[in-house]
Amino acid sequence: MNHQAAVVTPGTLGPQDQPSKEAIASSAWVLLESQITPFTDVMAIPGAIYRALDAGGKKFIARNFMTHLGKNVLYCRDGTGYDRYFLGNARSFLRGGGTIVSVQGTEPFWMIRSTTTILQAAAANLGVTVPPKEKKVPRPPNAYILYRTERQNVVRDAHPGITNNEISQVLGAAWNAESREVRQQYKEMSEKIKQALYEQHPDYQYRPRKASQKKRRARRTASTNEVIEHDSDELAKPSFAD
DNA sequence: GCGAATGAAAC
DNA sequence: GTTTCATTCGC
Repeated sequence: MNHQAAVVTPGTLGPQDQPSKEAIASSAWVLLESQITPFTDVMAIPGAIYRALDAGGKKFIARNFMTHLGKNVLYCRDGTGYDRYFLGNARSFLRGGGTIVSVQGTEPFWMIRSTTTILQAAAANLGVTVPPKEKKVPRPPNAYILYRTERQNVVRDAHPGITNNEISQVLGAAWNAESREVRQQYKEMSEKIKQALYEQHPDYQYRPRKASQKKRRARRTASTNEVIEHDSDELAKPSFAD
């Protein structure tokens, strides 16, 4: 391989530079496997990781988890508002008032049983594969964001009533205490998710807005920790961020 | 919208 | 070097 490809952009990215689909699947499994316990019958998969997997990768993950469970498994999008997917036996999804909404041609959709919400879910589910408008492509998650997303429920379960800010503090410390190897695994997963995003959205580009097009927001300089208000004319500036 | 963590990417 | 935003969701 060549060792001088330091700059990689969506435009210059050749097929040989893409992580193989197998590599994405195996990296994803390494991360997901760590959440499995003898009591795990449903696995939660962050949306970004799920979307980075191709059909073969999803099969690979499903087969591995099926081996652990000893039961057939299926994927289900979480219909409760989180960007994540579940993998598990169908019976597990039906416990505790849950139900699976399956609209032909779309992925199954899990949610708490309720007539109105099921109808909304059916509509929302159609939107997943047949987006009426082009949605904004979200920024790919970095290694720490993946780490936090994966573990937030563990921390929340262990500390009822904990706030998200406190979860960030706990997992920020945990992240810094992790070994190089563990952090590297999340780093590699974030890189693969990013490359998969470039494949799926060749025109994607990170476009941070200047001084918040929506609402003014006090900033804080790192050096002086001084709160700096926005200039009044900044809001008037038009933005072409999208 | 902000906050709380980290880090990538854009200025 | 500085800012935004990717994750979460109560406030």
